[in-house]
Amino acid sequence: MNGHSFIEVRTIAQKKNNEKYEAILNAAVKVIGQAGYHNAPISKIAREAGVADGTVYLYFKNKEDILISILRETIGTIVDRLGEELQGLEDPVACLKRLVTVYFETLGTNPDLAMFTQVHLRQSNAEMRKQIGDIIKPYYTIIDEVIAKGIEAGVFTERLDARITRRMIFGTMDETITAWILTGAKYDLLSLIPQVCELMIGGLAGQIHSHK
Amino acid sequence: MNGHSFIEVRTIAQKKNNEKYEAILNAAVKVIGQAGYHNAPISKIAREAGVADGTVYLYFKNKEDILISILRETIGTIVDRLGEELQGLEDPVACLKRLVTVYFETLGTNPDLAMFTQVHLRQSNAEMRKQIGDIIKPYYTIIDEVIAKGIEAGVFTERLDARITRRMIFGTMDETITAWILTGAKYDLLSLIPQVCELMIGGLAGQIHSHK
Amino acid sequence: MNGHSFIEVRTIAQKKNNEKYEAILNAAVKVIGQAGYHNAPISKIAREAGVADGTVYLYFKNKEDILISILRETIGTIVDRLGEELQGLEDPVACLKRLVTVYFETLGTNPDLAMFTQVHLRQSNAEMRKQIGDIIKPYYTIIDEVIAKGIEAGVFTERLDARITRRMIFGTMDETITAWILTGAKYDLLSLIPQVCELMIGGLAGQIHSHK
Amino acid sequence: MNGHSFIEVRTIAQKKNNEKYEAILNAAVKVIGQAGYHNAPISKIAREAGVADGTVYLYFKNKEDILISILRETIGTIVDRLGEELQGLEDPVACLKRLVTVYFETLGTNPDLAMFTQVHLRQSNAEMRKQIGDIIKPYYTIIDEVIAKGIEAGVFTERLDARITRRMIFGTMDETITAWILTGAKYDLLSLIPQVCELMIGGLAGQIHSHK
DNA sequence: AATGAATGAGATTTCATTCAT
DNA sequence: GATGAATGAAATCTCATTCAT
Repeated sequence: MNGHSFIEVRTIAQKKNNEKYEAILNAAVKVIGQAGYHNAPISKIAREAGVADGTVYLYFKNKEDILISILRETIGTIVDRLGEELQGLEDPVACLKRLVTVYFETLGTNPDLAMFTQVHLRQSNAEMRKQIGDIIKPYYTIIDEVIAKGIEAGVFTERLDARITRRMIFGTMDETITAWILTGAKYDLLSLIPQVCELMIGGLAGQIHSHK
Repeated sequence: MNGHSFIEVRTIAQKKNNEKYEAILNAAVKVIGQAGYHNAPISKIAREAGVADGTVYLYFKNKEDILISILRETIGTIVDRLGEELQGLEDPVACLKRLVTVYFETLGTNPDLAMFTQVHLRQSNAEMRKQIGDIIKPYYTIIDEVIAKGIEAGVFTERLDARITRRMIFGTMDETITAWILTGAKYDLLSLIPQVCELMIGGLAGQIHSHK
Repeated sequence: MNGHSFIEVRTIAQKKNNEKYEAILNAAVKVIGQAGYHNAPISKIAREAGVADGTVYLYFKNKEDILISILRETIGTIVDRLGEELQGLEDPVACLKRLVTVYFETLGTNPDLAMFTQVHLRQSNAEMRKQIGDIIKPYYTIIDEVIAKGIEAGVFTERLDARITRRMIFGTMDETITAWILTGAKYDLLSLIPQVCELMIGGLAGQIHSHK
Repeated sequence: MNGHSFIEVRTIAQKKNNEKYEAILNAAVKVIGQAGYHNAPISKIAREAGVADGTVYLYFKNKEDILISILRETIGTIVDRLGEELQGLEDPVACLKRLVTVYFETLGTNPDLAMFTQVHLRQSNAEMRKQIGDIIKPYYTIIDEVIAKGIEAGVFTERLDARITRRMIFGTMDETITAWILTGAKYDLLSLIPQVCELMIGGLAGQIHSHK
C-alpha cells in the first residue's frame, strides 16, 4: 500500500511505514468494533496487536488518536478510491452509484470496521467531533460535486439545496449500514445498492429515470 | 421485602408520577446533553436535579437505565402525538409531513434533548442497543404504516422495499437533525421541513407530486 | 485542636472538623516522611490512614494538595504559637529565642514531620513552590518583625538588611534541623537552641550580649 | 567481556575524558535545572546532549548516577578552587570571604546549576542522600578548617561549636542562594557577599571586626 | 561504541454504586 | 424515602532501562 523509498529510513516519525502501526490500528478496529470504545482498554488492544502497552504510545498520542487515525485511514481509502473511480465518469446517476458502492464495499466487507464507524466512533467528545468533521469533509465534498454535476446535467432537479441533499444521501447510506450491522450483518449489504440508489433518485414517488 | 399496605405499594411505573423522577430525567437530559454521557457523573445529575446521589438509585436501576428512560419518554411522546395527529389523516404526503414535523419539533425545540438523542445516546453497549431497538420499534411501525398507506394510495411507488424506505426516511431526518445540532443549532430546524419532505418524495430527480 | 460549634454540621466542605481528614494528613506525614514523596503512593497513605484510596480524594484535590495541606497546618501551628508567645515580649533576644524554640520544638518532637518539611517537601514543581512560598510568608513576616524590633531597640545593628538577615536566621535553623534529621535524630535538637541563638546574635566573632 | 587491548581499556574514570560524558552532564544540568528531576526524562536529556537514549547508560549507571555525578563535579570544582585560593591565606575573615565568594560565583553565574543544586537535587532517596553526604564532606572539611583557623587566630570566639557553626555558615549561604534562584535570579548574587559575610561574622549584634 | 524501539511495571485519579443513618 | 460518605475496581499514560542491531 505504501511505496518505500530505496533507502529504508525508519523512524517512528514515519509511522505509516511501520508494520506495528498497522497492527495496532487493525487490533483497535477489531477490539473496539466488538467491545466498544469504553470497553476496549489499551491493554486489550495492545495484546491483540502483539505489542506491549507502552508501544501503543510510540505510535499514537493517546487513545483518542487511535480512533481518529482509524477514521482518517478509512475515509482516506474511500476518498482515494472515489477520486480514481469518478475520474472521467460523466453520468451523475452512475457517479451516485459508485459513491454508494465504494462506501458499502468498504464497510460491508469488514463488519468490525462498520461497527466501529457506525456505532463506536460516535462515542466522542466535542473536540474529537471537530476533528472527525474535518476528516470527513473531503468525502462530503465529493458528494456535493456529484450533486452539482447531476443538477448541471439536468438529471437532478435544480430545486435541490446542496446541504439538505447531501444529508439525505449520507443519512440514507449511514442508516442502511447501521441497520445492517446492528442486525448482525446477516445479509449481503451490497445487494441493496440498486434499491438504495433508486430510492435516492426517484424518491418515494418513484419517478422513472433512465441509465444511459 | 416487608408487608406493604395496598395504598403504599409503588411500582416503578408509578414512580413516574413522582416529581423527583421527572426532575432527575430533566437534569440528565441537560447534563448529558451538554457534557456527554461519560462526562456526566451521577453526582452531577443529582446535583442538577436537587437530590442526593443515592436518591437517583431509588428511581433508576443504574446509569444506563436513565439513558434508556429518557429515550422511552421521548419516543413515547412522539409516538403518542403521531398516534393522535395521523388519526383520520388520509393523504400519505400529509402523513409524511406530520411524521417529519413531529420529530423535528420535538428535538428542534430542545437542543439538549437533540444532543442527547443524536450524539450521546449512541454511547451504548450491545445490551443497551437491544433495548433502544425495542423502544424505537413503535416509531418504526408508524413510519412503515405511512409508507404502506402511500403505496396503497398509489402515491408512493409500489417498487419500494419497506425496510430500505424506512431507513431512507429515518436516515434523512436523523442526519438532518444531527448536522443541525452539531453546527450549533443556529438556524431554524423547522424551516427545513418542506424541502426535506420534497426530497424524500421526489428524490434527486425531483418528480412533481401533487398535494390534494 | 478545633472548637466545634454546638450544632455539629459535617459536610466534606468542613473537612477540618473531620477525623478522616486528620487521619489522612497524619498518615501522609508518616508515609511520606519515611518513604519520600515519590515512594509514597496514595494507596500506601490510604492504607496507613485506614481508608480507601478514593476517600483520599474526598478530602484532597490531588496528591500535591496533601503536601501543601501538611505544610499549611504545620506553618499554621507555628505561626499561631508564635503569635501568642511573642505577644508582649519586648526583649528582641528573647523573641529570637522563642522563634527558634517554637520551630525546633515543632519539628524536633516529630521526626517524620521534620523529614517531611526538611527533605521531602523540597520535591516540588514550580507551581507548588509558589504555593509553598505563600504559605511560609506569614512566618517570614514574624521573623522580619523580630529583626525590626531588635534594630529599633538598638540590640541588633542597624546595618542589617532585613532580607539577608532573615535568610541567615532561617537558613541556620533550617540547616541545623536538616543535619539533625539526616543524621538520624540521635541527639536532642532542643539542647542546641542556646548555642544556635548565641551564634546568630554574636556571629562568628562572638560579641558578648546581655539578656535582660 | 572480551579481550581488551591495553590502549583501548576504558574505565569509568577515564570516561570523564570523553566529550559525550560532558555533553550528557551539561544537558542534564540544563534540562533538570529547568524542568525538574521528575520532568526530565532520560530521553529529553539525551536529545539535549545529542546522543541516543541508550548511550546515556554507557556513561552512567542510572538516572540517579547522573544526579550524583553533577554534584560530584560541582563540589569537586569548588573544592579544587578553594584548595588553591585558600593556600597561604592567613586571615580567617579573608578565608571566609573566599569561601562564600567561590560558592556564590559557581552557582551565581549558572542559574541552571543553581536550580539543580538548590532545588532539584533535594529529590533524593535515603541511599542517594548518603552519597550526597559523602561528596559534600570535603567541602564541609574546608569550612571546618576555616573556622578552626579563625578560633586559633582569636578572631572567632572560642565558644563556637564547630558543627553548629558550620551549619550556620552553610545554611546562610544555602538559603541566600535558594532565595535568589527561586525569585528568578533577577539581582546580582555576588553583590550580596559583603553583607552576608559581615552578618556571619558580626551576627545580629553586629560587632565591629577589622580586616587586616 | 552507539542506537532507539520496545518493554511493562506502576501511579494517579474517577466514578458508579452501596448502605448505615 | 432520602441522604451522601465511603468504597475500590479499573484505566490511561509515563518513563527508566534493556538489548538486538
